[in-house]
Amino acid sequence: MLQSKLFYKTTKEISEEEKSINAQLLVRAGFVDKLMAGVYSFLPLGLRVLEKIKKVIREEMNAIGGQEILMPALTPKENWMKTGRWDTIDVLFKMEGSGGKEYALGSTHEEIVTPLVKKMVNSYKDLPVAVYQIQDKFRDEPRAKSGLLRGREFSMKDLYSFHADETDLDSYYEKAKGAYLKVFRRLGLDALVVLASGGTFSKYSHEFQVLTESGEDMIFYCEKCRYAQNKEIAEYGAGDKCPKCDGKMLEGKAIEVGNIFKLKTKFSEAFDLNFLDKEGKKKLAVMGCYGIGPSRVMGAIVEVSHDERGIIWPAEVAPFDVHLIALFGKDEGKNKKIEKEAEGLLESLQKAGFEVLYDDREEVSAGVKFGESDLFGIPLRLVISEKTLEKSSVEIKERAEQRVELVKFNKVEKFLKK
RNA sequence: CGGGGUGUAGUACAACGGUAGUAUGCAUGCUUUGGGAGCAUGAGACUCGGGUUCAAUUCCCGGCACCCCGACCA
Repeated sequence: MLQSKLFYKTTKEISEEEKSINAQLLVRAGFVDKLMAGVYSFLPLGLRVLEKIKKVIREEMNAIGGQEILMPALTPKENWMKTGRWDTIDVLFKMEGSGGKEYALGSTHEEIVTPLVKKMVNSYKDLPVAVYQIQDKFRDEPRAKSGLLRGREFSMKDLYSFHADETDLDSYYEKAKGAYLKVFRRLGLDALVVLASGGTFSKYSHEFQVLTESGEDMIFYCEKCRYAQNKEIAEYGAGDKCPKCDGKMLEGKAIEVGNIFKLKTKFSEAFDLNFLDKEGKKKLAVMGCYGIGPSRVMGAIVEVSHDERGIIWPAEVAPFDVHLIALFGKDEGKNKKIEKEAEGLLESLQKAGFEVLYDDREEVSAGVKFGESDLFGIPLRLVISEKTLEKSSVEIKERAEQRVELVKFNKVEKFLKK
């Protein structure tokens, strides 16, 4: 990708009003644009990151047998009336169409997925089954805030699993928990599994929480074994002994990046989702649901991975692998050479499978280029200039490190591969 | 939804009851090129409604939007 053609704009300054780090950096770097509180456009750089997060999630959901589908965001009132949630979910965006027909924008999809799965399940042989989607959810939050962390429209991966009995749900639930931990590890997030309230469905659920000052949840976690509980259900305070080991419980703020629930039969009852077991008896399917918010995850990564100059993306989610920068001088002849070397390097890197953003702009000063590069947070920065050209080399720097290395042109690929 | 704060050029800020200023970005020209360059010229703004006043961007009331705290967050 040529930076001269990239649809973006960076800024040095941002309003003092914008306190949230993720909103500041993502807006300044031109990854997202705010349309209104809690509603953002994803620009090319931001969209690339979002898609990479989704890719990791897809891979891990597929690995535990999840099948991707896409349900409508526009949903009919009737389905919500069946579960009584038309009136109890107060963040539901409701609207009226022609003829007075009422709809809601999906804030969660149990009301849609349950009747859908009912059409496919008649026998115990049809179970278990797990389907998921990645879609924008709509919630009329009374207070959207903190950039991508709490939005009114936000990206959500929601997986729903259906089982013949609770034992099977329990074992799948554990599998899903493992898959979630893999997802967050790959995304560069150190997520704690936190025991939390189960809402109206069951006594407990599990949240995946990332410790950071900008979090809005308060959790207690063991410094030793990482056992953790959300403060809303915790029966002890900071400094108390861990119930699982001899460690001490610490208190901390955290961002919830995922949540898994055992729904049991609440929705299968409402929609009469039953099947015939081996004895030919009618039974209700047992359900679980599992959510991760990719857009919130993106915000959370920025919150925990940045410095005073900008974002530092973990390799799996960076918009590009390499930021190749050409620095031009006043000598036309040398500039031609710089351009030729840079373009050659770009081509060979791309052939080798690297995604490269190439800063090919001639009229832009070195300071601006470096400043933007730091702000973008691409893991590797390669610079070609008059200086490096003299040594037939390219300068390589990792975003997260201070160290700079000069590497000969013909050895760059090999250097990057390791 | 309760409390607090803020609304002025594309962006970030300032001032002011009477003619709105700075920086940056943008356009043009020249100079410049390893950490957000310099000079010159140019285009570019008072959130909406009501009130007070000879006169309101400025003061008062209300709406709306945004930010923060709290409540809420199947």
